[in-house]
Amino acid sequence: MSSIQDVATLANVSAATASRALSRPDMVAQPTRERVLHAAQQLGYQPNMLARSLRQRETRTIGVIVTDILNHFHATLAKGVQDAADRHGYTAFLFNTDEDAGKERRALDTLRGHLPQGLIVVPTAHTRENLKLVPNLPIVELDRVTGNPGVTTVTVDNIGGARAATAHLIGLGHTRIGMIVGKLDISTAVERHAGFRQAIDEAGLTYDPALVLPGEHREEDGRQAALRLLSLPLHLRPTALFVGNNEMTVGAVLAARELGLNIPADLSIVGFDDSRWAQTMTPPLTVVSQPAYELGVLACDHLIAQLSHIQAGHGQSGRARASPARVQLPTELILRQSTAPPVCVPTA
Amino acid sequence: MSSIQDVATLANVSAATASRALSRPDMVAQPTRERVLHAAQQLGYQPNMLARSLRQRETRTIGVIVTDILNHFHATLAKGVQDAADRHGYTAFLFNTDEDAGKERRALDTLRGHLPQGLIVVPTAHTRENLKLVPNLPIVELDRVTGNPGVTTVTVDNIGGARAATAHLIGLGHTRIGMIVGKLDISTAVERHAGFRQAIDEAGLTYDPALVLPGEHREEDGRQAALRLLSLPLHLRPTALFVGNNEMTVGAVLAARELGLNIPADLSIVGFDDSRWAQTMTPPLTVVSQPAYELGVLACDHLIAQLSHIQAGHGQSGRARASPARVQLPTELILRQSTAPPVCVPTA
DNA sequence: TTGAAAGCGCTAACAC
DNA sequence: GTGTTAGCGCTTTCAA
Repeated sequence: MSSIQDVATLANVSAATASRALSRPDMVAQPTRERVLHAAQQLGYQPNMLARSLRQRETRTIGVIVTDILNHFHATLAKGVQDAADRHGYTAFLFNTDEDAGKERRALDTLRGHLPQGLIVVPTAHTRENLKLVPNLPIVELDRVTGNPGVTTVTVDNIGGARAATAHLIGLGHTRIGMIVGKLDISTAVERHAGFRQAIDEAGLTYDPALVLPGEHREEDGRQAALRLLSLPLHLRPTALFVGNNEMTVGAVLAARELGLNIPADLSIVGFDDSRWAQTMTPPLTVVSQPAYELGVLACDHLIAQLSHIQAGHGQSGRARASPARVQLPTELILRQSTAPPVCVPTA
Repeated sequence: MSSIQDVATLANVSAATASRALSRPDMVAQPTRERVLHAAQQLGYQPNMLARSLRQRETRTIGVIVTDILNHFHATLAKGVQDAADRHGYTAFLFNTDEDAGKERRALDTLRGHLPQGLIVVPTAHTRENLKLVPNLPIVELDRVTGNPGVTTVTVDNIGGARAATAHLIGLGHTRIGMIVGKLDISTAVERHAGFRQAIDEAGLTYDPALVLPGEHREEDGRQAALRLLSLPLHLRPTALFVGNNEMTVGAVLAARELGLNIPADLSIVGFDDSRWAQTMTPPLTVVSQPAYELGVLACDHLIAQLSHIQAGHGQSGRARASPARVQLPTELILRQSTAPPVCVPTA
């Protein structure tokens, strides 16, 4: 690995001039510049980012923390962030926490050592506590929020999405609708539940807490919850299910199949978050889809805008800015074949 | 951010001693050590990796380059690598190339600036050329190989997997079997095709090149290829399809559905690489499954073993070692419901 | 066992 | 326009 000193020597200039020729071309005479550029090319020179960052106290690096890289939604978020970072000349370092507090803490510690200039995080229940590890770091919360006041958030209209999904089921004539909701210490789960409830109330139906079961976001949780709901006596059993995330929806569909229930004849299902799987299963699933890639891009754009703002001298610690952005993107209800009117209208 | 000097001052020692107390505890007197540790804790000290790496000329960092992080297989590889790196105290920096030569080049350049100690790469057709950007960097090729001699490779038994899949179809009585193969400048495609051919030959069937169509690994390529194969006149049309990767398999299934073909009655399908989708579609898909996570873990373990070996003084540039490892993991043919005997045995 | 000093590669201040 | 010098935070000689 050749250093800038090697380049300088080869070009017959000082290291300082070589550095300027490469980073501030206009501060150097044309012929000198050319000599340096040529020397650099010849040596295949690549600046040592460690040294540069150390000196400039600026790494042009951001951290990205998602909770499950194997979940297509999160992978898409991460890709959106990375692509956007790339466009801005930043490098994004990706970490994965599996919703685990310890892993999250370790990711933050590792990250901290590499001096990222900002952080994009899909928070968990522990995040608010863990973020104390990186004080004064500009942060964007992605997809979920901790309630941390001074922080920029980029999310989706979970309430609206859940409400639309539920209203759709009600419109079809369903009156006993079950919901499989995520952990209620996570904002998306809370909001989706709120939207569900809102639609129920608006339609003048009575909200039945017995039809709302929690799950830990995993396929098996969805399956168990669905199994329980669908095993209720016929006159109590929901005729439709709204499921709060993609993995649990898989489980719910599997449960319905196990019980020999026909979708949508015996049971309507709406999932949250679209997927390859939802599109190609039989019957294709009605879902609330989210603009995952755009979410990632926006989070990154906002973070980097914030960074340049800080750098420009305005704003102090970044986290204590005047009014942090609250970006919210719409969801879209995609009607497919997993929903239909209930077969036997229950006698009230 | 407090520096080691802050810690040293607080503990009434020199920076050198503070450094030793933290990194080489046994070189420091017990009471001193305790003072330093306490000071560090109190300040929430986290070493600056940039400075440390610069000084030690060792970053404890590796690069990981995959071609499509949105593909579940690749996400799983990446996760395996990251988890393993973590266990070894290394940090893995993940990049995504979308099979694009330019992106790959830029990823390598970025990476290079951060001085990774090794690289794990899922190569593309351009990789062999691009790797010249990082001379003397220990490399492990994952899933696919470039043919680069001195390099460790961690792959799957593609030939065996393809052969088993094809033999299974032949065993069911199929004689006209189509294959949708990936780009033939990629080793996995070549090998899977070889395995396919081998099974055909071993069964004494005649290999018909007209039934083998290439694709660029994307869903739409699989669909187009399947559409063409399945539109052949009845007596030429394949009664079974072996598809060389997961995305293209989706396309092939979609094509069969478009044509109103019943799987497996009218058409048997076997895919390469298992997935959520393959398990839950109707009918569940017979596939050759690959141990993706283990593949990632092994690649990382081997790379890091190699690094310690170099560090221990043996071996020079890493890439020019005596005999690089060639790790190959088995695949597994998972029989589900997408394969059955052909309905009408063709009259030869 | 500890401290002083040097230096990893780079760039920003300051001279000239 | 260009060179000299200093220093980012750390670890590692070398001396004491």
